[in-house]
Amino acid sequence: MVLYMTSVDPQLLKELQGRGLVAQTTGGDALQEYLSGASRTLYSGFDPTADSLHIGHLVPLLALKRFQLAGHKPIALVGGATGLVGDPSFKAQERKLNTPEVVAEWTDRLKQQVSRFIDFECGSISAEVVNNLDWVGGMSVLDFLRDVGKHFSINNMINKESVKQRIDREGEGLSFTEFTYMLLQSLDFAELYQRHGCTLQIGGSDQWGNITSGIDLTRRLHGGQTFGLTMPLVTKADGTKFGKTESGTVWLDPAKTSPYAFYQFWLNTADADVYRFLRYFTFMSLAEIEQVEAEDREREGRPEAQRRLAEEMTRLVHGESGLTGAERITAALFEGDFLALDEGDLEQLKLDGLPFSLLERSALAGEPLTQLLVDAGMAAAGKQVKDALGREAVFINGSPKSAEDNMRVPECFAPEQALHGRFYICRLGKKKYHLFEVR
RNA sequence: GCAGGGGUUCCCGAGUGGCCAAAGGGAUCAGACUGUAAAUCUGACGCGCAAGCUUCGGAGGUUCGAAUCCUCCCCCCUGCACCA
Repeated sequence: MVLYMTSVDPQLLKELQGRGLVAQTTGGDALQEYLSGASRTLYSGFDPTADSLHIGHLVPLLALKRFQLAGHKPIALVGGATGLVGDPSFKAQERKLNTPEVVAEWTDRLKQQVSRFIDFECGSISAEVVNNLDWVGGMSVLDFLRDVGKHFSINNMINKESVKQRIDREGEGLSFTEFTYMLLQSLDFAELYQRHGCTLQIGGSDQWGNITSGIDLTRRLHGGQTFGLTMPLVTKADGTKFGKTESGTVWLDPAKTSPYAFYQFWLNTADADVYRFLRYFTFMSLAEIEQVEAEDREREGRPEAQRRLAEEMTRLVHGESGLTGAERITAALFEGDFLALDEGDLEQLKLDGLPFSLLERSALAGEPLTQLLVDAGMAAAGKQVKDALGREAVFINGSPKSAEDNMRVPECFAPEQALHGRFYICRLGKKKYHLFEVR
């Protein structure tokens, strides 16, 4: 019997702290004791504010996995209800509401995404995915106001740091709708406590206020003791926002951010951030990360850490095949001579997710190169391409193009210049590549 | 509803009749230097290859000429009132 008892890793909390993943906890030492005592159930919420999660969601998502690996049962809550309302925490302004249909669709997609990261087939600690619309959707306003609202003090709520700036700030307001968000999230915790015996909520540090109020509500409604743990929001040393590139958010959905782009994102991590990110995001042991760091210090020049980070993260999110593809493209473009690639290689790069466009030769004449590259997504505006042309920063199959070539697109894509009769690799600047096929 | 304040290009924020496609900062892109870093310097940064076109909450109006003045409307903020 005892053989099948799930054993928990008593070092979990220490490990998380060592990784810098703990911002705040409730209960102090009691939490450490609680987590090492037995297998517990915990949850983290993800609101459907888009049709995919992005890398900002990885910290709590992977934390669920870390807890599961340590012997606890994770629940991923997808906010079909809370997504309809919008969390005001630390948001500078009121957000526009999405329609119920849209939110419902996004909820389904997030459910699927989230499911890839946690294990559903491991006995008593198998993960679950729940939707808070299941219990909020059918609740009447009056029940909500009497049973939930009654336990909240406005005096208390308006003093929460998370909404303070919205209340204090000139020019921005806070609607009742968003103000109510905290009650919904608190109710989630209380419900999960009752339904699943969930006693710990984790989230980003912006969720502290929502989590603690959920703990209060659970105690008031059900008399249960629960805990909260928040993780730091990922910041960058240079102060710019984490998770954005020029083309926008880095999504987990390969259809929105290709594994190659995803790989490149991590590869471009600043030195000042990279070891911290290895600890935040990967499952490499702390000892191993330290070793990488030590070796990088010894070696002159380029650190190995970024490559490791990119490798680990791409494998984690896009699997072994996604990683292989990303590495193939990277090697072809940045390390090798892509002019020497054979036809099969080029076809493979296309499949691997190298940005690609198919052009008709007959349509080339008369169109400026600027327009062509903007359409291909290589630049946001023609001006940028023009600027690059003026600096000899645009290359097609290795040959530099100048401002005079702008209106000579057919010559730029001359048949005799093509690789294997139809391929052209265009480079803009040092990092942006695009594969064109002209037929 | 009343009174007062306000809505400027991705963000912050100057600009109160021509010199404004609109200062400055941030973000972003490109170049140099590098390691597909950082820092720094340089250039770009409404759209357009260009001629040119379109902007300053919206619609009208005054004027040779408006982001700037007038009218109406919409939205936000602050206070008061309303909450029988």
